[in-house]
Amino acid sequence: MVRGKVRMRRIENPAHRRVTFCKRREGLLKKARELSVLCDAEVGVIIFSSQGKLHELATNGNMQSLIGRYQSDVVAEPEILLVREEIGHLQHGLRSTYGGGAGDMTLDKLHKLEKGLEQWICHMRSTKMQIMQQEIQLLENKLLDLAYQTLFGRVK
Amino acid sequence: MVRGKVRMRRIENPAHRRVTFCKRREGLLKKARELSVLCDAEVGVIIFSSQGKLHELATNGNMQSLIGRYQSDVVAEPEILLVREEIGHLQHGLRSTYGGGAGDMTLDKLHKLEKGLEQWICHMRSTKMQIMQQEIQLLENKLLDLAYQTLFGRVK
DNA sequence: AAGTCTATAGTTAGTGA
DNA sequence: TTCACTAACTATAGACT
Repeated sequence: MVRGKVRMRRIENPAHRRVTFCKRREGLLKKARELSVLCDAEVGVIIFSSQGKLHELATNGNMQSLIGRYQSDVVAEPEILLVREEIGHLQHGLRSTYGGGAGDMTLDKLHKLEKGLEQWICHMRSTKMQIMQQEIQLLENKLLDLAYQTLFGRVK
Repeated sequence: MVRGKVRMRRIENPAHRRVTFCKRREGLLKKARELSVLCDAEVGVIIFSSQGKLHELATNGNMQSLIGRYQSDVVAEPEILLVREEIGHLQHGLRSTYGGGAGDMTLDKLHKLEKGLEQWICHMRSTKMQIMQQEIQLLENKLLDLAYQTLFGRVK
């Protein structure tokens, strides 16, 4: 951005690239903190350098809880649309049967709704389980590599 | 940052706060994309506005895989230090027993190591399961709230 | 590798439409 | 609300240490 504008493509010189990475990474994290403070937002930033090193910021101080909030928003959103549709159908059926609003639902109908919701929750559980199984596999591979290197390769 | 520098604290006027949020959010995401392209880095940004709306960027196009990579780095790191220590002890014991390097380990010793690693993997599994149970609980609460609102509250 | 300097590119707060 | 404008800031590339 200075003394000749920057072409927006990968910096080929590795030394230049590392220096720029350090400077811009700090700039990005600063901007993230400012956004959080000024606008009362919660911000999380995850950066993996080209060498694979992790840098992170969670403005609430806890990336895990931010990820949890993210997961419950994002993973849930398509599911929730479907559940909303499902509930709409239920509601419609009830209205045409009883001619009233949902206010006069019987305990029985509520139980049916509960069953429907339980099915969706099962579905979400298995989706999340799949994601987690993948993560656990990564972790296992990492550990086995580490054990192999430590025992048979060069000592760290 | 213009016409009188900004105090770095929460903007009280909600209209100003929203406008600044929009502008700075775009600025932040642009910087994140630039960092990724220029420095060949992988960057993820998660933003929750003060109204709770989610905005996100994953420079590889897949936040789930980025989070998976993050989890296997961060959640794994303290565990890996312990495993490394464990392996160190094993190795030390073997060396004093046989007077050799690790190169002459017997199949039996490898099996013992495997058992040790399996225990660590179990430990990590339960840790991750706990995190996931919390997420699922959030999801269930969200769904139940939605069902309640749709049936008994104002229609969305 | 990591810090300082500085001119200039880039960002944005306040304004008006 | 969401543009567009632009003055006045900030971020940073390149140079030097």
